[in-house]
Amino acid sequence: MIHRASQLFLPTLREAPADAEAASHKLLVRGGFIRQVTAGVWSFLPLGWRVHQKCVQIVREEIDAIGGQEMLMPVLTPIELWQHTQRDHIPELFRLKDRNGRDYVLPMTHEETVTFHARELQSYRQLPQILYHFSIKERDEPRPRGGLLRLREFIMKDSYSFDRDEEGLAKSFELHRGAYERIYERSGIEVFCVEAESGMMGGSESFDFLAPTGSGENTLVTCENGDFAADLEVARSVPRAPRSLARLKAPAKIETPDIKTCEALAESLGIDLAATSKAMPVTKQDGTVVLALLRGDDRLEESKLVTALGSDFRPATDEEILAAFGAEGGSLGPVGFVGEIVADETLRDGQFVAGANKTGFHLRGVEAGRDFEPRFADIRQPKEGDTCPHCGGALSFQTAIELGHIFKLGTRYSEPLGTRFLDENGEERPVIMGSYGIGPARMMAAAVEQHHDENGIVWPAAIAPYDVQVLALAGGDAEILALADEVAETLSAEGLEVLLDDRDLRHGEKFADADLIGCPFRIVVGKKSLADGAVDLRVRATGEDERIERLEVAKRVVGS
RNA sequence: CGGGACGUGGCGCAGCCUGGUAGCGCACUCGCUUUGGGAGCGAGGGGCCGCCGGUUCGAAUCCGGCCGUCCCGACCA
Repeated sequence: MIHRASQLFLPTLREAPADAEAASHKLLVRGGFIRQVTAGVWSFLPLGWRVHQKCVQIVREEIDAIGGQEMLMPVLTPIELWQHTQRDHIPELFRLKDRNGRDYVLPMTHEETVTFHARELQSYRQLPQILYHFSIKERDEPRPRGGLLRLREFIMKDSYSFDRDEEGLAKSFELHRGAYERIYERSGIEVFCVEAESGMMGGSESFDFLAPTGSGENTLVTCENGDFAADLEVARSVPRAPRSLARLKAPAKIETPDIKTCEALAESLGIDLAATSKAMPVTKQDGTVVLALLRGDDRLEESKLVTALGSDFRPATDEEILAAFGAEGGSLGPVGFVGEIVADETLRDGQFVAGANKTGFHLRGVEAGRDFEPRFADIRQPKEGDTCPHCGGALSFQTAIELGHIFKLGTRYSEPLGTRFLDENGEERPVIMGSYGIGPARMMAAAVEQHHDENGIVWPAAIAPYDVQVLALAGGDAEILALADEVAETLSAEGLEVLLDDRDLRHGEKFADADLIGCPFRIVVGKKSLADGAVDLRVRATGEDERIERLEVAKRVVGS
């Protein structure tokens, strides 16, 4: 297959748009792969669509290989389905009405629709099943950004497994996990499979596939010894030990006027910041005020607290704080507080300084279990300097993109939508489901983030828009043009996809575009090598040049 | 939703402070020269200056409102 650059819609740019930050954003726009239509909504130009479709095909092959059955479900969806699962009020959900005033949603994922169809699975004999499709998802994200990194409209492969029991679900889940590992492996993208939060999907267990990148929205925590990887939001880690204080038999009140922060407290007392405590009063959805208690040098990990509380929460207001503690922020503590206290595990042992619940006073020698009764939970955010919970190795923190997410849903959707089957005993039971998402556009973005240099993209071979670019440095010379054509034909005959740059441009521009577009191989046909019937082959990734007899070059490319 | 910035030809920007009817680089078209890493000369084409309103003889420029886009945060698969 040969495409001639002179006839393609291939608008490359010398400069990146001013608002682009991420490398993938800049390079995909400059290379003529994508263009923005409005915030978070992008078109794939022909070159970008080729890459996208290669990602899609890899995903398709791997999901087919685990028994997935491809189908297609619509974007336009009656809101009733979402009302059944009570997801109709998610803020990110796009809604619209038809001319008769009937309500619809544009789905952000297709659990409702697929579960609706799965009502036709009525017997255990028909299970298990894996159904999937590639379709457009719509999410009214508050802040789309970074080109393809975070979109409001995007194509996702979402598959759904239907099993009769948890054991079956575990199998379907493992099949997907394996398929995902192979997808990223084939695509040349480095990912870490980590435990994740289930968020708005509901369900019991989920894994994220995080690709470390220069830009992104997640933070990947990994151990130097390779035995631990997690998303920051759920990562456990071991903080350094505090320099402990002399033990007191009972809390001792000390006057601390004008001290509002743990840092100021530690400094004025001349003690370790880690020997202080941070009181964070929060209000749950039902209106109760709960005290979250952390070590003074730690930050609260909100998603962990949500899990611990089993409820969303917001910071308590000043009025709520005064009513619940009888003191102002800055002097709050667990001792004497009547209400639920969730203390971080770091406060289980030893003594620390805490607010006295009297404005301008703190208590020394506060001890959990003796002076107050908390519920312990891991609610701190890991930080630089913490160590691995498995081996004590050093942890590193990297920006990452979430490339895929797999969930055990259980009966979260089958129950409300009435998707049940009969087992051998004639008993009716809800189908046990899993859902598994992966975004080809994010695969593209991650691949670019991980594989580029100052001149442009260095596509992994499996998802490059073309296998090889042939540059005809003709300058109007018909002989060279014809020769480039012939070279392209021999490559094509070997089954390679060829981009023939036959445009009447400066040589420098062709080189620059070739580097930018980033196909694995570049073959230059020009005067320099014409005399001896050779061409110049360059490997994009290494920059290695090689002069090769022109009839041999196809074999050389295929062979590597 | 909070904070900040920006909106002038396809892209990148200047002009705005101090009002007088729009300019630069790249790209594009034509001609000649040139050609292994973004050429040179010459001649051209292309702009509702985000939108609406106000001030003024006159608004890209001043004032008000709105919209859009980006960044940081909040939020979020």
